[in-house]
Amino acid sequence: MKHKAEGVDLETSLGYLLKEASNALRSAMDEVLRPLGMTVTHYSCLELLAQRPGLSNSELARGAFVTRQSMNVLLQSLERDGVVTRPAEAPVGKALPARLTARGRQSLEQATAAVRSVELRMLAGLSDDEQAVALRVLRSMVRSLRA
Amino acid sequence: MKHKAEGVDLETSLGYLLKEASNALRSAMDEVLRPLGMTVTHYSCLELLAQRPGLSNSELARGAFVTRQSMNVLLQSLERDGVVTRPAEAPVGKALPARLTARGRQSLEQATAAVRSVELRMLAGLSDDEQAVALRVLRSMVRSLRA
DNA sequence: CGGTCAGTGTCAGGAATCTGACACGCATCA
DNA sequence: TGATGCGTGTCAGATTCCTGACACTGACCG
Repeated sequence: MKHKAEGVDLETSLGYLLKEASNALRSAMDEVLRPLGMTVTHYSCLELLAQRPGLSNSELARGAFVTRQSMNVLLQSLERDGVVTRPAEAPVGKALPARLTARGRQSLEQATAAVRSVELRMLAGLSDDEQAVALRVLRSMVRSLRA
Repeated sequence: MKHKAEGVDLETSLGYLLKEASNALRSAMDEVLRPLGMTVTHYSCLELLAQRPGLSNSELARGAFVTRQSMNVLLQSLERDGVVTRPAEAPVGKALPARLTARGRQSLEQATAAVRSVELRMLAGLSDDEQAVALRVLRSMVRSLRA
């Protein structure tokens, strides 16, 4: 179909652009993670566990922006594949603290390299100043929206 | 569970923050659109049609970041509700140009008001300068990621 | 002590979305 | 003319993800 009537004011909307950028990032990450047999949520889970060992299923779910139920099925498969470990019984309450195995850390290493290349491409052509402003603006948006 | 070990470097990652902001925006929009019986995709479709009348199903799908199949089921329900119209036969090729009805414009008007309040809240506390930089940065990111 | 509340893990069930595939129309070019 | 490529609408199947609900634990407070 023909290209026509481009951009009335959608390209001027921060909201729309936010969605567009987020979508482009997700697509790009999916693309580089697929050869590794990973999804974005999959990778997010591993990255979260690497940075904060002992996170519970619910906490991982919030961090990866999915429901506890979805994260749970993911964790079960990760546990089955020997990538993460959870104790059989909760040390306190009902929360089961998850941890990466050696194999998990290795798996994450590959994924991190792939994702880093995407992030570098995304930030290409942006000055440190611009990145800093973008960081501040995004943080402010999140805070304001949650209010 | 207890609050602990906050922010190793997730909060410093533009990628994660992008996802977080996009998610917060979507949640906030969902919340104000639900009383109107609308979803975000629903609203996006109407907004797209208002700004660019005659868009085809596939074009709407790309604009709303869903598949043609998903957009088609939405369009069918919108057509059934008398919110949009499509000709019975394609004037050219196979693409059916969709248009808002009077009722559709009225429906959109309510939604726009609701969404505008969210966008205002999101941008609260941000200078025009910061918004301009954010706009430029996001555009650059999208362009780089698509390359 | 007894009550409520918040947070968690888990079990179905269902809704939304995507993947895969096919036929058709138009444009381009040999 | 015919052939290839691209975009589109549409059908069916499968997957993913979420909504709703239940039981349990620990913390707080009357």
